[in-house]
Amino acid sequence: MVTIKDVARLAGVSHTTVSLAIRNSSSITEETKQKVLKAAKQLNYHPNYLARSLANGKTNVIGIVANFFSSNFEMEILKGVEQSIRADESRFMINLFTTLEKNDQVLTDICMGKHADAVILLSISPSPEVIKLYNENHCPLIVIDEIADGAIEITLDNYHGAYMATEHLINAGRRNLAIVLGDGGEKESLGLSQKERKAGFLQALKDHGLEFNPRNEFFISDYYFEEGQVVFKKMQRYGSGIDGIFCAAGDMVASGIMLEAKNEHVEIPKELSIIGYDDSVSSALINPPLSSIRQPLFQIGKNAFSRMVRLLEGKEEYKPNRLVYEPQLISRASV
Amino acid sequence: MVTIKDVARLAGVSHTTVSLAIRNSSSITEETKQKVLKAAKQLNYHPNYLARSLANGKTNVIGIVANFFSSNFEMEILKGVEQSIRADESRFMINLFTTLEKNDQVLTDICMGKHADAVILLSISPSPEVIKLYNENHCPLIVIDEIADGAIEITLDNYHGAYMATEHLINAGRRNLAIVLGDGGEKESLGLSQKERKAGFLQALKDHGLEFNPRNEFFISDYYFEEGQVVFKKMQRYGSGIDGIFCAAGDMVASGIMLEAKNEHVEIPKELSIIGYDDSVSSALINPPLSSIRQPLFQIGKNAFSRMVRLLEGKEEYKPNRLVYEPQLISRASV
DNA sequence: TTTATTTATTTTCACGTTAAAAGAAAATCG
DNA sequence: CGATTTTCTTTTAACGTGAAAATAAATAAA
Repeated sequence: MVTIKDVARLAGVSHTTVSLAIRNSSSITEETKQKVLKAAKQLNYHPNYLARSLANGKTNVIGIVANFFSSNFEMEILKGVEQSIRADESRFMINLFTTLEKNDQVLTDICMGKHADAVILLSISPSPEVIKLYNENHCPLIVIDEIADGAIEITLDNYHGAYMATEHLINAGRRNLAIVLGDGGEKESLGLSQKERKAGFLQALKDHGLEFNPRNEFFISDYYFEEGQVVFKKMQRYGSGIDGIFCAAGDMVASGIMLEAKNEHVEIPKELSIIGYDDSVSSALINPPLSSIRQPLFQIGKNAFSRMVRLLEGKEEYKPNRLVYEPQLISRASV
Repeated sequence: MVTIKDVARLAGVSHTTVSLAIRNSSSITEETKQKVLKAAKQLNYHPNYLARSLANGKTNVIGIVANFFSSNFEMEILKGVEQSIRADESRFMINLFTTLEKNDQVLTDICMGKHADAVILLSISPSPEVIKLYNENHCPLIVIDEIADGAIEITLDNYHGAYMATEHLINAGRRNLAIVLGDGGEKESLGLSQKERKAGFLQALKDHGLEFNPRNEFFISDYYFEEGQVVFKKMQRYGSGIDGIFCAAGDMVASGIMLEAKNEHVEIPKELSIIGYDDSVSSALINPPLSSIRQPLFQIGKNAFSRMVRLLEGKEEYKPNRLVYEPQLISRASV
């Protein structure tokens, strides 16, 4: 292991001079700098990230925390972040953390354990204690798709999205609507966005003078295609006269429902209308094309990252605020 | 910032005792351990990851390195890795690195700069010097989808996959085949997998006594849907009598081609057959369903991670070898 | 010139932890 | 009961860097 001291010895200077030269400090002669860089190259020296971060208190890591990185939602945001890094040739690195349902513990550890300089949360709601901790430690916290008083919130108007989706079904003449919600594995304990979607759904029904039959509420735990197939079977067995489905759990699940419907010779949209959420790339291509609610996830990922960088570089002042992105109804043949 | 010494003071022991207690060492009385843990909890102590790693030489980080994290390929592998972490409740963390086309520099830095204990490379070929460096530093290196003598290689039989795909088109009576390749942005400098797919394609043509018209070779730089649309336009302008397309660049691009074909009223598969690569979830759902070559990417991600963990925990000995996964032809209506 | 100022470099120390060696206390043995 | 081993705890020394203070050298000002 070659250290800064080895370079110093070879170049005939002190280790601090090497440190300064490597970091391209202006308080060093061009001549010595070249001498140092030459020695560093000769020894194939690379600064030890751990030692450096320990000494100067900065990790150059942005943590991204989620319950899982499996669905379109996380992946699109991740893509946006990653694209931003590449575009900027950013020095910041990405660290992925999954919480395993121990949100507060993981979040506290990231901050106090010096795992990251800043954290982006995906669909995770930090406790007030955690938010306080982050503020005290000047660790910027951006919370996407959840409530977090005292942090920077980037939310999506799920209520409105769901309302639009439901209205879309109603306008197509559907009266017996079902809703499919994702509870992230914890039996019927919904995340904020799913709750809001349900609220928007119910409100739209009410505003149009329609009743909701509780038998027509279904849950899935993983946001996979296969779950949709399972749900459709459940609908046939336990549901009641369903003629329209709002799949708040997303397009992937909706696609699964559609495939199973096709297998069972239920015609879409003739007998059954369906609308998803998230507008996956594939939704425009499937047969029939799936109506959906589009959310600017890629954009949100890009923004969250570049904003984080500005905060860390002091170009933007950290203060809690909320940015709401509006979803957009994409009407296609499935309704 | 509360440190191990603060805990020591409160518990009335030395800082080393705290360290041992926190790490659940057996050489410590249950009584002192409880005393220490109580003090730690009271102060909300969390070990500093940087200091710990610097002192013991382990980062508990597995680096995943790619040119970009945008296409289905990286995302599926990432999902597999992430699922593995969750399933094991693993202490290992994931760090994502993009190379910005400076592969060797980034890889050297990850290893020598102590960014990670082990590295998984996606479609990146490390130089012999880098491989030597990793071996010398006992940093396990798993290379997926590329050649790397001296490292652990997990490869996909792209040659065979392409051969099957091409034969599939030929068996459907197609004679004037086109190929669409992804060059990752560097003009016409293909990665290994794309090269192999091209080789398999050409060999299949040859074995069936067919000629390949070089005008029917097309390139895309990003593996996006939109690129497919662009490529289809190019085909119409510059291509020559194409009746079948092997889209080695993957299903997303193939889907783009299909949409544009539909817009231009070219009927698939009547006038034009097409087969993709990677078998995205959506491929079964689009209209017409897209033939494709399925690769066990999720599985590969899971395996790469769990193998890495075994290597790091000394449960498996590190020795260079190669594991080849066989692709599978998924025949659908697009051909 | 002499002093003050700026520039370039070095010395010393701190970052928070683990490892290794040393020490003290308790338990075991002959 | 003294000697030896075992168990538990502490002291000391890294790990490799950056920050701050101190020094030396060069330049400018008086």
